[in-house]
Amino acid sequence: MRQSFTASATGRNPRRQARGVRTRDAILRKAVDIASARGLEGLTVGTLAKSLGMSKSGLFGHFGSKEELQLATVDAARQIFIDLVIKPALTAPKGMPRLWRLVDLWIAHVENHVFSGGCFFTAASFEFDSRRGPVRDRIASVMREWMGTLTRAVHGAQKEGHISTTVDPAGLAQELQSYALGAHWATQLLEDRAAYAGARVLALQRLRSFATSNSPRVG
Amino acid sequence: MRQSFTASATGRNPRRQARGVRTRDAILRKAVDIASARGLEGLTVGTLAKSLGMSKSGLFGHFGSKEELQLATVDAARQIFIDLVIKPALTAPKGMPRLWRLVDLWIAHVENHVFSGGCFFTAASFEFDSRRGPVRDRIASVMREWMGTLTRAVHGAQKEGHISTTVDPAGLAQELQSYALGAHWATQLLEDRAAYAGARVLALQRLRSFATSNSPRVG
DNA sequence: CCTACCGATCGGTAGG
DNA sequence: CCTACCGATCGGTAGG
Repeated sequence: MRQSFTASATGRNPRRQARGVRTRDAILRKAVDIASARGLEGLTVGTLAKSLGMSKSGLFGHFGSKEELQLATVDAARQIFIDLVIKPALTAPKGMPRLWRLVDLWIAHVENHVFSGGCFFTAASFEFDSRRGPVRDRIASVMREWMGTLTRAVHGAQKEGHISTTVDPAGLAQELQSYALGAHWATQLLEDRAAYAGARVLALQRLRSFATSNSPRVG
Repeated sequence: MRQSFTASATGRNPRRQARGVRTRDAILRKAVDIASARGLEGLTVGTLAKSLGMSKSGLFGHFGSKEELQLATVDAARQIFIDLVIKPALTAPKGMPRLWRLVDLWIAHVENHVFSGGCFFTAASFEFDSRRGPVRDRIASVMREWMGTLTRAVHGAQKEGHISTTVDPAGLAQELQSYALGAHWATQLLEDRAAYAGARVLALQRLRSFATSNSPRVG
């Protein structure tokens, strides 16, 4: 039976396990960064190993296949997105402020160059949108999770009485997501320096146009 | 000096030249299709040659390098976009109808599966937005050309008195582009079957909200 | 975690 | 347009 270094490290030696996990985490942090710029196919075992000063096979042992490396990279990127966007947004008050925070932090984490290639999931989405298989399915699943979070935030703003109940939550979520995607595209490809600011203004205008008189002012 | 088959065919034999050009066109039509699904890096000389029943080097002679093949593929995709989106939209009356036709046909050409991977330029945009070099520059140039066309269409609708002069043309163009990008994303990755219809409804709502009482009704 | 491999494929070339 | 190559790199394995 195949045994990766990490898998065998789940045994009795906690110090060795800790080191294995730390190495794996370091590999994946680098992997997300490379994949954000070069794509999940452009992320090769050889270049990843060299950039970490490891041997190819030493790195390979943590994953067992290229596909498993890609899946682990998607999971690592998801965790970073949760830590940098979702969790901080949950500290904002329920309703309109929290919804706006989600959009604002989505844009901010790309703007602040958390990864050298911009947004990992935007790149991965368009790279795998015509493929089949577990990697595409994992990316789509994380993005459905994200759209669900955005949609629930719209619904939450309605429950707080901040947004008109005539608004379709999934529709507004898709609209907000489109502004962020469009701004990412215009910034990264066209080098339009006003695109993120423009997307924020547009999103705020739209949110305010749906706001009730009860809603706190955001932005 | 390097001489490609096509280059040498620019000589005195028109029949040979015609055949060379036809072969090249057939190669590029296939290349755009493959690149729309697998990316411009995933487009390899070997797979492209095999899918056309040619030898690698027979195909290679038309271009001289992978980069030249990629550049020619971008140019071929641009011509298809002009033929399927820009030219038909110019048959619509100036002003609001023509602006709406541009957005509608952009969405339609993806919806109608002109290419197996959806929109070539959307895929190419996100694949190359973190790279440098002539291929990225060519993609960005075509997309700036497209945004210029959209922006001029907004401006034209203002000149016809169909859209309020308080609207920023480049801003509205970016907004419309975002709806199309977002719909492409939701359709191709999330398999959201309502996304294109939703983008059309949203774009129409926004256009009507900026419309003067002079404007013909579109959609 | 390493060295030392494997077959397949990559972009590209020589020579016809 | 072809066959027959080239070195480099791909994902992956054997054995320690």
